[in-house]
Amino acid sequence: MKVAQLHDLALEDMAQTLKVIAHPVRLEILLHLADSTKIDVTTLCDKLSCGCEASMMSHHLTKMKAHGILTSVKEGKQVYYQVARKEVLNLFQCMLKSNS
Amino acid sequence: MKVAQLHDLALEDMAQTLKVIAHPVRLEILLHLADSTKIDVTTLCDKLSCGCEASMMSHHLTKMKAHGILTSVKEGKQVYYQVARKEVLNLFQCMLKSNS
DNA sequence: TTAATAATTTAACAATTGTTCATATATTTG
DNA sequence: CAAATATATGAACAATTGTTAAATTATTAA
Repeated sequence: MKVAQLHDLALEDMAQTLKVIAHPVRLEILLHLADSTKIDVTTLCDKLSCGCEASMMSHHLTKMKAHGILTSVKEGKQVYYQVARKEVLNLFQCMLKSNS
Repeated sequence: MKVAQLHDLALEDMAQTLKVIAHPVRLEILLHLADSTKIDVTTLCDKLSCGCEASMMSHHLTKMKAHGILTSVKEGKQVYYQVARKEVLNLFQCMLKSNS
């Protein structure tokens, strides 16, 4: 695909999405969601190395959901999150230097 | 490539790079630099649709250079910029929904 | 129905980014 | 050298993001 074809991309939208993703904790969340189909808030807090508490975690998840990056389903007491826009997972591959 | 292999990525660094790139004008700069090998500040101001003046453009370019995304060469009065980390250009492809 | 657990929300404040404008530094040209 | 051009820098302020802690809602279990 030619880069020239991309000039019509809504750069504002793309910037906004990238801005939401551009946070170490949110990147780690995405990495975990890439592995597991869905995951609840408490489990995420336990598994991530960031030492995030539920409140903070919820803020991050809510923000990504608000931007259409994640979706969530409530099952009983827990809310399970998963990746809505799978293409954002490509970021991890394409940010690698070896991929250039 | 498995996502699991990526857990060792320096998420802080990746977040920082993405944060620098996550701006509509800087994305447009990168798109133009993807097409042309190198380009000077004034020409960029003329070509971009953002109506950016030289001072603002210089701020953007300086920031991206400071983060190793761009490099620059001075030739006479002008300073020519080009993309140092070509892998960041992959962002445009991998952010497309069709690529998911 | 009270207590415990899971998650969200809100409000306050801190920290970072973005923008503007004025000024400074090269570099070339008359 | 003085003027013109190209770019960079710095300081001030606005705007956005990030973080924390307390309060709130929903659900399950005792």
